[in-house]
Amino acid sequence: MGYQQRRGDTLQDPDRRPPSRRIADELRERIIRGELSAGAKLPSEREMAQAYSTARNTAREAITILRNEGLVDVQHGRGAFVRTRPSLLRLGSRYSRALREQTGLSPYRAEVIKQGRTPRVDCTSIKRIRPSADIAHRLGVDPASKSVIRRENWYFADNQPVQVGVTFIPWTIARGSVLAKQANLGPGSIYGRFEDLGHPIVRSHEEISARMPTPEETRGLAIPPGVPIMQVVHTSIDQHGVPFEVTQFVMRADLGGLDYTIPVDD
Amino acid sequence: MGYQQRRGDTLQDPDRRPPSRRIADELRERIIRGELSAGAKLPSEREMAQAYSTARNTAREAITILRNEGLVDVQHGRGAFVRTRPSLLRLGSRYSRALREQTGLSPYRAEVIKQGRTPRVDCTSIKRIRPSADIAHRLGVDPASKSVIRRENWYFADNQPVQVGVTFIPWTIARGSVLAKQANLGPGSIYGRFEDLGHPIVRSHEEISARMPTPEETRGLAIPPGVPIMQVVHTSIDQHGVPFEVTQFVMRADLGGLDYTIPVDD
DNA sequence: CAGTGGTCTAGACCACTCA
DNA sequence: GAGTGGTCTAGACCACTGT
Repeated sequence: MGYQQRRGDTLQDPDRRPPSRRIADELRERIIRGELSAGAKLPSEREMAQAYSTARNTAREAITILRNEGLVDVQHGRGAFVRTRPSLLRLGSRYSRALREQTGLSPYRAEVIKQGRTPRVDCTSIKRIRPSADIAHRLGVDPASKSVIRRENWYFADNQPVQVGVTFIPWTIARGSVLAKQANLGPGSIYGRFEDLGHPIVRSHEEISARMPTPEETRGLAIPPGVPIMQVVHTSIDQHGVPFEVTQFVMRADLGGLDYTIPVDD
Repeated sequence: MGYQQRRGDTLQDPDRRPPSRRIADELRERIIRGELSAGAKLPSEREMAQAYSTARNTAREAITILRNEGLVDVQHGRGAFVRTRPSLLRLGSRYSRALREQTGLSPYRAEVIKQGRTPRVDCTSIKRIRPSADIAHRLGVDPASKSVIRRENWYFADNQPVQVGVTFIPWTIARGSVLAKQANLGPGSIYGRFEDLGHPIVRSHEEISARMPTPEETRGLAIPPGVPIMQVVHTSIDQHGVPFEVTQFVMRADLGGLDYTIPVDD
């Protein structure tokens, strides 16, 4: 058979939306109104096709639209469900020594525990590498030699991956210290060690952006469709204005957000 | 005809990817390698279908995948093109009086001009309203009466909409001032006026998150598929620790990002 | 006008989930 | 095994862009 029949409307406001959009719009409306609440199961594709007198593919297209908006979560063999919004982990630039000594916990751990979940941080790799031009520039090191240590950390909440952080440290600073070798950095975490080495963090610079994940990120962080990632490039600066560490974070935007409190000078 | 023929592979590593994914992966590879550079036109759907011996819908599905990743830009009647990454506007928390008086420009205008583009900011609406529970809580005002002024601002670069900001100000502060009435706030912009009213900004709190846009945001900001938005809830705090203004920003993540420099106290 | 994407149809088989 | 989503086919007409 041919194309869809136009909706019979010779009046002022013909519904110009194609059926797939119309179905998506109606479902979205019902989700936002709460008629379909979080976790609720949508009608199956075949049911919806029947209900709207369309082909299954058309109903399916409608669901795809909502999926790409991050509104529904489709599970193979089970159905499509209204996505539950987990409360966001509020992370941010929290590097003060007071905080380190007070809680004995990293800001990440503290935040996850606050939400009644179980934190885990895995250091999966420590290598000495040749830095990218960008990293070399940020740290003021030689881009042509193995001038930095690269540490990769994965952050979990209840065993669910939330973010990855890749830290770059000039070899001249890390050489001989635990930073260059050990996964476990001891009390006060990494900033405690930098302080031991004569580089207390006195200023933090953060560049934040958001985009859709690459396929690698989608796999690694188990990111569902319709969920973007936030990317933070963090630079730590010491008392002499010297950048001594750069970390690139990639986090699932549906699980976390960032919080900053910034003093405003004259 | 029936289902796709499996790729003839009785060896160890059969390619388990469905054709649409495989085509998408190959195109993505070519884009990342630079073989298809920014702005380049992809083969048409019909050409790709022919080249891969699939139905047109299958080739189309592959393009849709890349589109949802934000990698390609599809134009009706013209073709699909590798998306150009415009340089990001780096915005952030820049509220110092010095900056206000130095340039005479708002941080937004300064940043857009720096990129050789033409800024425009339109104040499209000023109303006295009853605040949402969230806003009322943040400002410490009555959620049951018209206790706040709401100002809506649209930010453009070369007439392209980049972000929207909705500002809420307690009526008790805005009453009688230009804040409650006028679009144009004069030199030093809005923070100059708050200072005139006895509320210099001494601290800024920002909560940042990212998500896919709602259909309204997609329309209003002309956001292409596969592009998320960043949302910032900004709170200004005065010398007495009193929050005197909340602004909710929504910005296209492909056009802008955020930059923060944060001092770290002991 | 030809060419491109946008959308739909009707039917098919595969892969996963759950009782 | 019944039901659900995942994917594909072959063909169709619509709507937009260009020459």
